[in-house]
Amino acid sequence: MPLSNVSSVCSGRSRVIDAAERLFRARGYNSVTMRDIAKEVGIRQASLYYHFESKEQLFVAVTELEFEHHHKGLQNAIEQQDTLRTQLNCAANWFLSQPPVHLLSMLHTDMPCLSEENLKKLSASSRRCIFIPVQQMFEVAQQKGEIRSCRANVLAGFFLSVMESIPMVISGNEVGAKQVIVNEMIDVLLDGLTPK
Amino acid sequence: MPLSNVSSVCSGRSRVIDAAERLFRARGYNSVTMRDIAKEVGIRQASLYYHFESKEQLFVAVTELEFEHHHKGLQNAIEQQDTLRTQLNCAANWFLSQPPVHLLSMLHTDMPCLSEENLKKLSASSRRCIFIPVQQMFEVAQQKGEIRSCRANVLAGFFLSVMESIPMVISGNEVGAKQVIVNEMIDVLLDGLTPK
DNA sequence: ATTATCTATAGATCTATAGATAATGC
DNA sequence: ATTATCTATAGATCTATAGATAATGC
Repeated sequence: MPLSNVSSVCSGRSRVIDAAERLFRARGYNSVTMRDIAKEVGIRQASLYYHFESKEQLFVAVTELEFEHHHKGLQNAIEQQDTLRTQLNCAANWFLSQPPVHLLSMLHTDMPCLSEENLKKLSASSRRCIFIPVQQMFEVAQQKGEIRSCRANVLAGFFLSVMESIPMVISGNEVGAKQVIVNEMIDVLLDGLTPK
Repeated sequence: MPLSNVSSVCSGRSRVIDAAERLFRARGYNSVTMRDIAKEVGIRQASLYYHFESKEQLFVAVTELEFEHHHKGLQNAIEQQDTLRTQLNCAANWFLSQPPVHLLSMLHTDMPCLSEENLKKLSASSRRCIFIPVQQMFEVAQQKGEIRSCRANVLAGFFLSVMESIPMVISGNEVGAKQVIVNEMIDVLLDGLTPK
């Protein structure tokens, strides 16, 4: 390592992490090879094993960082907001400002390829970083009487799965469309579809 | 072929289709090998190529049948219902009565592995068989003034993505839980969360 | 001496093809 | 003759290891 500090943006290791994150997120664990990642970084495939002991370890490291990133982003997005509506809006904008996580795909297709231990680790991580914070928004709103009683974990799954599907529904439309859809979603969630 | 008619339940071809459907649905295109499928059927891997010219063609055939199956099941589930609420309930129960399609995973992870032509074919098929029928439920309800104005395609994405996430949220719970969650979802969709 | 790369390759798959073989139906 | 399987294998990957090499920092 030539220069300065660990995990700097241009250190070898973090360039590997960046490339791997981009590729794994875009195509999933099984569709990405170590060769693909090496090519993206601009080194030889075998050189990746200097930084990570296996493809699986690389995936786990990359994915935990991704979850942690969303954890911070989410907390930061909602901490100033004091109504559920504005919290949902900020949380939704946070998700839409980032490349999609494809959490459902990860849980369904990628995770089962990992060892039992790593599966547990990533499941716990996705829960702690992404699911729980969203669930808590709903729990708090319920305690404040802002919304009626309804299972908070169902609502969290609700919200997150809709966020995952938005990039698919609009499929390459204008940028503004996302914002409109988010507002429609929140209106439906809070006020329903029945005409007043 | 020893006995009777084409595509009988126990003809070789349809046993291949059954096994392939089960495996592809459970683990996705890339994580399933032709060897896995052959093993499940109880024949040798090379014998699969007597029935299908390639893994990709097998996947496409299997997936189109799956979509078509859901198309029929969906139409059948909602045709007798004359309010949106009961239609949504029946559609939801149809989906939950079947093994999950994992449509989001398919669109994100599996489809991009296919040729341009097959990608188009399956995209169109999923749209026609699954997305459009759900969208139409909302459109009709809107025309009847049953619900207020809101983009029907957004609502369809909404409904479908929530259906996909339900098996993940409850993760191995009691059977009755699904029905409770479906009811909560429909209540939220129609009446919102804001207390009256 | 440590860090970060490289070349070369072992060993394990995976898809797909070629050609043989057994059973059935006419 | 047709149908549905089999064995054997080519050819292409893919992950991971071994060992060489160049550059940097003390």
